[in-house]
Amino acid sequence: MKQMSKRAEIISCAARLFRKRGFSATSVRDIAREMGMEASSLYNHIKSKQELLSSLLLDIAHTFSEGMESIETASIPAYQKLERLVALHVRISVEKTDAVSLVPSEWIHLDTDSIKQFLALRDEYDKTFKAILSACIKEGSIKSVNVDLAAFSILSSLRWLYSWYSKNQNINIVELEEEMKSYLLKGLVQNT
Amino acid sequence: MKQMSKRAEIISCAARLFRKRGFSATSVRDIAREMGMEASSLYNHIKSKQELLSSLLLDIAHTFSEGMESIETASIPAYQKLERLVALHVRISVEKTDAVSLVPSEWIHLDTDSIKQFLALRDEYDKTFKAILSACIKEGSIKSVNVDLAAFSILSSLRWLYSWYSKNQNINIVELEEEMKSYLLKGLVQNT
DNA sequence: CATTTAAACTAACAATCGTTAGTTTTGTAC
DNA sequence: GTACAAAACTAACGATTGTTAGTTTAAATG
Repeated sequence: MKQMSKRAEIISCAARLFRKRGFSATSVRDIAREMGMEASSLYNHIKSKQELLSSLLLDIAHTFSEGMESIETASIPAYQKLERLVALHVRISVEKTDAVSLVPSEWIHLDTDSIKQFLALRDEYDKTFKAILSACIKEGSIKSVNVDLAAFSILSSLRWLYSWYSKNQNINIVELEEEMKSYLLKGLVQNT
Repeated sequence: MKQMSKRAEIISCAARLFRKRGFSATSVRDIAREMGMEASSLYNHIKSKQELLSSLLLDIAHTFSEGMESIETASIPAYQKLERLVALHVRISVEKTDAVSLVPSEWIHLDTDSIKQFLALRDEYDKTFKAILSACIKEGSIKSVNVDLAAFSILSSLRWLYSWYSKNQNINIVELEEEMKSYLLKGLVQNT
């Protein structure tokens, strides 16, 4: 929290409030109060309330995309890519909890331009995820499943992980990773 | 949609709009326009905008709770209860898609009283879910996992299922059930 | 037809919204 | 100390918010 530009402070403050009350129910005056200044003073540092949201969501989307790209291009078996993806979500969820919390629902409040950029990044991410799943099937490391639905199911769990972490910050991160890999990939039933 | 009281029509109309734009970004005038009447006319049928949300969320929460109770009290192995829970989520997600979509995020906009009721139902649901998972471990049908995290992971997937269904309404419901059971319970990896 | 009730309407309210304009204060460089 | 820029302030704008009051229309009952 130290050595943070005032603009960055405002953005991270907005993230916290957007998460707590939602974008639409958070007023510029709410953010200003939390920052200890008048609402109009915020505009010396930001362009608009919309910009706060798009900055947060596009930044976190790029973070995920970059992580995905470095995994995708690695020279490792596809199944190991799946494991690294779980680790990626755990790491980002822990490091940028507030911003991650906005991903599932708050993107609908982006303006037209930002929504296009955001969904483009998200679609690309999903597409690559499915490609990795398909590669796993091809290499024989996972069952021959409905790739679309399996990807959706796994990503649903991973995208909500931030909320689990918020209530259980005492958990060991490596342990969290290992257990998520176990549930999502290996399943629950006993291997007889 | 036929034989629906005007009040019920308004509530289901509100559900659609709340889902599309979020509760806070949906105005009473938006709902009125969709209903083909003036905003003030709505108040002949409803008490407040808040009531629309709490009615939707408490109703869907009760639907889940009732389903859970009938599963919990059934005289069947715990593992079969898990399978029935997946089926329950699939069925409700298909039948009440709009209302289900409000469950993950929009409950934060409930008033103090409703929020207490909603979270009480939700907590009870989670608790029973975990108890069934524990019973599965005891009967030896699943691995000895971290029950809290496993329950969280599975429920995350199930709670987002409505969104998959919305984009893939052509899918066979029984098939959807079977595949979700497969991913969530049996996992992806090949059993060697 | 007359009466009553339910449900629509118009008009307006106080509050709050995001944002802008114009001014004053604060901090830095010469 | 003067000059300049950054960042705070006060005040206000037009628009929109949920809701209420009072009135008119429509439908149902006798």
